[in-house]
Amino acid sequence: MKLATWNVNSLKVRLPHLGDWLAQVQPDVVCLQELKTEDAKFPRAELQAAGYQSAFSGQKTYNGVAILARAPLAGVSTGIPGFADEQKRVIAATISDLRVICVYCPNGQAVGSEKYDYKLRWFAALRDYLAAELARHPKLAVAGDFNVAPEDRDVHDPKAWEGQVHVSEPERAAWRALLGLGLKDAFRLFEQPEKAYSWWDYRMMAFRRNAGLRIDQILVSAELAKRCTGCTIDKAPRKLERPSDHAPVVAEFSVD
DNA sequence: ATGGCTACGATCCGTAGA
Repeated sequence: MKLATWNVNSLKVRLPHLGDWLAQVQPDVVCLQELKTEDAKFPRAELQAAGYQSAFSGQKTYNGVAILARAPLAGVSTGIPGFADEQKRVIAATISDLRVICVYCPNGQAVGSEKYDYKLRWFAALRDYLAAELARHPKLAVAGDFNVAPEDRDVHDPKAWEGQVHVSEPERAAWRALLGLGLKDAFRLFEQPEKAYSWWDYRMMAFRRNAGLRIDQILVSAELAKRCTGCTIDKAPRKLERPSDHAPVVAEFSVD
């Protein structure tokens, strides 16, 4: 079973890339972020033709999340219960006995800004939500764009980034609090190449210089971690014409 | 040197991303 996450940075623009990638990689479940699309314009029929059911929560211009799956999606819920938010950043669904939560965590803009405070409050609400979901669903995955590079090895130039948004200590503590619930970072369950990143700035030829951050992750419950057989970042779509600035992350699981 | 792309929705620039 293959589960993937990809911040597509506009589903409308990236739909051709997504279609090709689904056909090539054949993931069973895909979490998408930054759809930047209203629900009325979600390409449900095109994805169905590609073999995927979809659950989505979108809005115009900003944010927007979706879960695609080859098998039926049940128990769909959107947002974080009890956390009032206009921004469409969370969607959850159950596929067979697997609970999948797709997240587009806030960017935070700059340390000390209003958006940074919102990011930290949002992470605290996410933690409480995940604690409740974990109690109900032993096989749980949280996949998405966390907008946090958890350790210095997830940052191309830790000195230049020191104290900045995405790596600041309060953000990293908020991210680690999710691991404190018993979740594991699937990528770090395995030997990985040095300098492995999932996002590269469009500017300054950052991708060519591999000047990136690893901010897209798949967190798995203990039950799921036992069954995880690999986790990789697929840089191929980032090399295409007009790419998303994020690469997909793919985790594989043995099914029983 | 604080820019540099890209997407969007509004117009031909401002906001946001990370």
